[in-house]
Amino acid sequence: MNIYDVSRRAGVSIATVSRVLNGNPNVSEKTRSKVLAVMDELEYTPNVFARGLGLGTMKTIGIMCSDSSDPYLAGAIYHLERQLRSHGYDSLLCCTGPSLENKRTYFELLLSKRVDAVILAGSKFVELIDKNNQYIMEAAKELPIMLVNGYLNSPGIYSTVCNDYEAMYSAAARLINAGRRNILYLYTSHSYSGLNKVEGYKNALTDHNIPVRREYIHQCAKDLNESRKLIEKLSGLGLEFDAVMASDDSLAVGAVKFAREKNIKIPDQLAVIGYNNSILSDCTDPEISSIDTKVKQLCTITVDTLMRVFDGGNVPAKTIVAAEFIQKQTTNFSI
Amino acid sequence: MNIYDVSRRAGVSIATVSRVLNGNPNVSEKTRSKVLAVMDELEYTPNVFARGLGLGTMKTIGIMCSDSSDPYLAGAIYHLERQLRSHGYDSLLCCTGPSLENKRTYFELLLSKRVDAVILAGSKFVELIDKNNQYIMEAAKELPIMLVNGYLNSPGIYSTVCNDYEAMYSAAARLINAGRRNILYLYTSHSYSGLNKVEGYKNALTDHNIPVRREYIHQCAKDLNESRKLIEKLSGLGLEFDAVMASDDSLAVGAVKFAREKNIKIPDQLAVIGYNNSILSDCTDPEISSIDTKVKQLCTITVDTLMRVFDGGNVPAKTIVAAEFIQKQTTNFSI
DNA sequence: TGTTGTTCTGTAAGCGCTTACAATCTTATA
DNA sequence: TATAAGATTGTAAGCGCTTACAGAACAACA
Repeated sequence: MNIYDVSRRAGVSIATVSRVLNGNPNVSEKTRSKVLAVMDELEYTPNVFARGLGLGTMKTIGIMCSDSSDPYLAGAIYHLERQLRSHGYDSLLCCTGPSLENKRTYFELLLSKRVDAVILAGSKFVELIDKNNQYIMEAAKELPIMLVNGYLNSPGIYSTVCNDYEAMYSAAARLINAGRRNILYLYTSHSYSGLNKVEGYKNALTDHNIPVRREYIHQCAKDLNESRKLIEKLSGLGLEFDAVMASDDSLAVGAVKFAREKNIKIPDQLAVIGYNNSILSDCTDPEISSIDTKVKQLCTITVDTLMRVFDGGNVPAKTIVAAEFIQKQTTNFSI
Repeated sequence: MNIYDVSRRAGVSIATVSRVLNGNPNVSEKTRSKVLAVMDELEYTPNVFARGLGLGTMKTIGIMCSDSSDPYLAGAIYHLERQLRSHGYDSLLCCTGPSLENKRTYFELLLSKRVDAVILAGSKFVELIDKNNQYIMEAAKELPIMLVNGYLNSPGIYSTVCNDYEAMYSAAARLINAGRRNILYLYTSHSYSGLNKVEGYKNALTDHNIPVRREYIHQCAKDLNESRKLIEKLSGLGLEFDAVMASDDSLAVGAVKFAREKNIKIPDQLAVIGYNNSILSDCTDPEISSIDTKVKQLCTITVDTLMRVFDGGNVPAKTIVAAEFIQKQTTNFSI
């Protein structure tokens, strides 16, 4: 069942059938409807491979991420996929694994699939040392590269990011204004957004004349138990803190668990602020105040931007989305 | 940069280049290494579209689900993708949206992409009324259809499921043996696995001479607040219960929240059992006992089975994986 | 009716790969 | 040293589609 069968049955040439298939206006209404009728009758489906060969594209976008089961990334992938599909594009998913092993190998595998663009979801993707991103920049000469929640200043690379710096800054300021002075800061990675967040925290302290102390800033695996254990350990070492800020909700959950275990009152004795406003932050009791990073909006903008790049439009290399502080119980100060 | 460039530079015919590309043994070692060297030198990447045209496949599997951001499905998709890739297959993701709107349209879209197989992730996919699955069975004549956590008895359709019935039965029995008699049962959907679960619950009651009462079985949207509100409402109506079983962790979280709000002691006054053992069940305090449905194993088996189908092996239409009860604090009875 | 311009349709040459079959080269054997 | 068998390579015909270009059909106008 191919284009010849249709052309034969409809009594036209394959070129005409192809024109109908591609919505070419140079087909008389009569011919078009006859061809469509035959296609319908024969249940004809064009062969996408042949089409891809001829057109050089199969309207497919590669989506890369580390671990797609992470709540944040899972949301991103869902919205990206739906958004892309609404524009007629398919999504080829590629997960490298939590540690981004073989990141480059997978990236090139995706390119070899002749996708029309690659979306790198999650800020972990872009190395902080420029040299390691060379292959991404190289690829960007051939096809658009979209970063969701990451940034790389290079032609052909487009970023959609959250104002992480401002979000963390004002969240920290909020705690400081509530009288907190010893704010523990936990983060998961040294990614672009990770750095912005910690900078926001630090500057908020500095601007309020609070010294930034090394022992209040710690890296932690993205796991609630790791976080709980780390906080417990720090507390055991005598570190005193009246608030915890985390670069990811899962770490904040650990903080809440720690507090419950030690009978520490939230938020009076310990305030907690998470990040991403994922479902995790609603599971705990008290519910965790968190920063909504507007994943859906981020994804919509990413896809819209990509479509404009395809259309050859003039497109900003970086779009910033405003995060929103979601006030819940862990910062519901009575004062 | 195509196969002709390589053949010219290597001084061989394109057929030979193609043979090297496909690992055909009828190539002398000398020729093979020369061709490989040239490919490397020219950074040649075969055109997948042309290849697809010639071979009739692009080694791509379609993965369909409702909402890929649901923790359970997100995990499944992650494991499926990684597993498929380890076998050299790409994953084309297709999300229909939470309500499975246009399920059939999307399904046929995926088929038109000439994927080598379709994996339907999540038991919601298969309608309970057979007639509505006709199009799936029809498609199964052309390519393998794999169901993850769903079942449909029809040629060409392979299922990997959990022993949901037994898991729920023994979980309920556990509660009964701990003296609970009024067990509230909440479920999200009338899917295949959903039905098995509720049957397990009912039969456990019956086998222990406890009447199955309609007012103890309720459907609820997969959302912790919906669940909390529903339980609150039922309680307000005077329904008495000393345990809650849920077909999904998110509903169990709602139960825990309800209990905390009303100062009901867990597990002494109210026991709670969730399902899927997702991260949600670890976020609450107390942590929720849950049934681990072995997503990773389910996915591994699904992919392995698919590979064996491709190899023409004799493959069981249904593989059952044993779930595991994870004892946590919501059933940590002192007695 | 002949011309010209428009609109529609067909022809044929790709797109880059696979593979059946034919041709050539090796090697082993008599 | 022929020669048959086996190993290796090349030729050419697809795979099913797109599209530049040529050609046909048609309408409008002189």
